[in-house]
Amino acid sequence: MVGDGVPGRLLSAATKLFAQKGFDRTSVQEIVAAAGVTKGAMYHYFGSKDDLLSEIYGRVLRLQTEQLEKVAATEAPVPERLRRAALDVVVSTIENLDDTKIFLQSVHQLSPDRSRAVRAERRRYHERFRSLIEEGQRAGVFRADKPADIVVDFFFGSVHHLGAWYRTSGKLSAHQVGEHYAGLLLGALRP
Amino acid sequence: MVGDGVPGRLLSAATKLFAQKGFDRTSVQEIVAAAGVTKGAMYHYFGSKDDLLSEIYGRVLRLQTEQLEKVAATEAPVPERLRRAALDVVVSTIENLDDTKIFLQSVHQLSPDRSRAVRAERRRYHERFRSLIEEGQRAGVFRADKPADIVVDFFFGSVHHLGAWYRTSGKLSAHQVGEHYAGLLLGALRP
Amino acid sequence: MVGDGVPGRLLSAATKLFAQKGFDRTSVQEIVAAAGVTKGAMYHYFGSKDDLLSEIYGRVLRLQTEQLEKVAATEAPVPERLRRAALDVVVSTIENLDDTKIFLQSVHQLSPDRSRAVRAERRRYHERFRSLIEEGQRAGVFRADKPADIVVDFFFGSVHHLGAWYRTSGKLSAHQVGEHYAGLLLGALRP
Amino acid sequence: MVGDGVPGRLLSAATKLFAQKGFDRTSVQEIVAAAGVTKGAMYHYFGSKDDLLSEIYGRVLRLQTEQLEKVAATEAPVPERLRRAALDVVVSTIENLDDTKIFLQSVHQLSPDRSRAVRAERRRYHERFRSLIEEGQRAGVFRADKPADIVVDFFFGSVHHLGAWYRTSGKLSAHQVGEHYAGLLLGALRP
DNA sequence: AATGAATGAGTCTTCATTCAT
DNA sequence: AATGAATGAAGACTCATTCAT
Repeated sequence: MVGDGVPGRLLSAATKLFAQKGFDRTSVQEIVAAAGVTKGAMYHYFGSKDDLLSEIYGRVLRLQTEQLEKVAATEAPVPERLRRAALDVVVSTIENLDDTKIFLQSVHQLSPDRSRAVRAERRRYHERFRSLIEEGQRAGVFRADKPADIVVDFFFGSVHHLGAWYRTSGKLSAHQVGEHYAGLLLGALRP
Repeated sequence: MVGDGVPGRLLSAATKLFAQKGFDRTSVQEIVAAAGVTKGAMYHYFGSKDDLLSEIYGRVLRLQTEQLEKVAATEAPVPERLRRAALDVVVSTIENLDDTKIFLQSVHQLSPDRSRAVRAERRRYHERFRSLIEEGQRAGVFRADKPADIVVDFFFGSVHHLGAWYRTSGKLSAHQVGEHYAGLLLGALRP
Repeated sequence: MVGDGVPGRLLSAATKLFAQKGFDRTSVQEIVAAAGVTKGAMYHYFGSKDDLLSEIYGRVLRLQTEQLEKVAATEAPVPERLRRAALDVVVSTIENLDDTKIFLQSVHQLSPDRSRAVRAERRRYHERFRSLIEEGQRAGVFRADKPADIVVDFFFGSVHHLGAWYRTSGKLSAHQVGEHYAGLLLGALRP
Repeated sequence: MVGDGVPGRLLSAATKLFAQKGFDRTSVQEIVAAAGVTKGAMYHYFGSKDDLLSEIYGRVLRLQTEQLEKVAATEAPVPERLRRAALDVVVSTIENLDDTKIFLQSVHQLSPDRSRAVRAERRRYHERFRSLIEEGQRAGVFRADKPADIVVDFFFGSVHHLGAWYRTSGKLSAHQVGEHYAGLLLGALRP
């Protein structure tokens, strides 16, 4: 998924370790050992430990943004598009659970610059999602007594929390959880 | 809120700092400086930095568990009791936003023993909440096509996420957010 | 053996702990806990941790010096007096194995003043022993081609080493070991 | 003697300091200062302060074991081989007096694992020495009324004690002391 | 006689990063 | 492209001792 060159192996190793033990608890030494390279090699490709984290963020954000754009641009009726978007974000979150965990635990640990950049991208994503809800509210198919951004935060809280409880070994597939979550969101928005 | 003896001052300082910068990024030196005591004094009262964290957790957990018990034991109809419980947990989470933030960022950084204890308490809390939902499903006032524990995780995700976006300086009061969140939850559960 | 007042209990606890883990590895906290008193109480009776160590030394030294004087003053022939002295010192060393261990491991850790005093006492003891050997050499009953002080160091090395291997649970009694050691010493001195 | 690279300098400095002041009383800071390197450099080569100690032990043990094997494998009559072994161990102990001092004071301060390993090696050494004595007892050239292992402990006590009194500046050379000690041991074993 | 809170200097160790090769 | 030795600042924690009560 990340490629098997040295940078790819480093990214994979870092992702797994950051998700398991957190950014601060993971030493550069551990990362390079897991990737089977030396410290020098890592600093050849990445400027710093922070760099590794930024790179991981970037990848997930780009991925999710692309998916959302694709769904939102569809011709389907709003509720259907929202349902699809909600389902997709749950499924892709579960498929990249490590990245999501890192995301939540470690944004604060990025340098101010990088943190800002990541947040901006995140905000754009949320805004795209919110515009979908507002469209439905204006069309009268969604209840309008709840501010759209509250609904967005409500829903993305649930999504971010997936990493805290979802286990691949559990009895629900990613898709099933996605259907439930989308169903709850749509249910909550019924007029 | 925590008392003004040395232990109380340490707990307050630690809470604020852990919430701001995360557990790992906060040094014992910073904590004692903020509390105006010496390192030795801290280690006189708390066995370790972990101890401080556990103590903070314990307080919040006890507080929220008590509140939930009180509401759940009421005579009101289930939807009303669930609405109250949801409202309460949002309000109390916002009122103790620092503790909540710490909770989410740092449970993983406790020693295995302590982490287990905290999780167990947390689970009991969720189970109490879930039993309220199941009661409503059996009574036919809540839709039964969504597993109750999925609903619990869905809702608590939203609650935990509050720390990520809610600002005291924003335009919504804790109570208003609580009403919205409770409304969305109840809406999602309508048959 | 040391009395059961607070000072006695402290001395006993300290002796056991120092022998087990060494002076530096034993904290004042552990000593007072083992003695069932508080730190303040300890500092009421002893000026410092070093003080405790000096006190322990003093006791053993006095004990062994007294025994030696008693044996040496006897009317028996020299070889018999030396045999008795050697036997006695082995038996009493084994009976106070903890003190002996402490002695060897920790003399260097006393303050210069105290270390000097302890060494001086030790030297007097060795000199008394040496004079017994010299007496036998002059009388022609001990070989004279080995300097007496070399013999003393040779023998006391063996004695000090007892703490490193002797176990109460082993198959030899203190007295049996004493007989063997005295026998080896006398054997080595045969003309 | 240890080489003059960074690890060698560290080992030399540590040996001298441990012998002078004891393991616990010597700080890592002092060692690196004496070796003229930084703390980080030390931890690059040695995993811990204990590691340094283990390394020092290892060297002496290997040295002495080799010497003993060489002498024991000789064709000479047993008493002569024992005399040579005794002489050698005294001379080599005096030549590495620092290491020996450390040995005695600090084995107890190693981690259980390492302590076990060092003791095991030590035991093998003693057993080789003991087999020499037993050989002589079976051949009837040594008295058989003293258990061989008691004799070994008796003699090695004397040897270990050398560090407590031998001074290079004294009037006896290492070789002279060795002759005396070997003479006393052989004398003690005469039938 | 005894307490126990508080001190503050000191301990070992970790770690991201640099740099000559 | 890659190594690995070396740095130096910072980390959590320990402990003998003091002192007001």
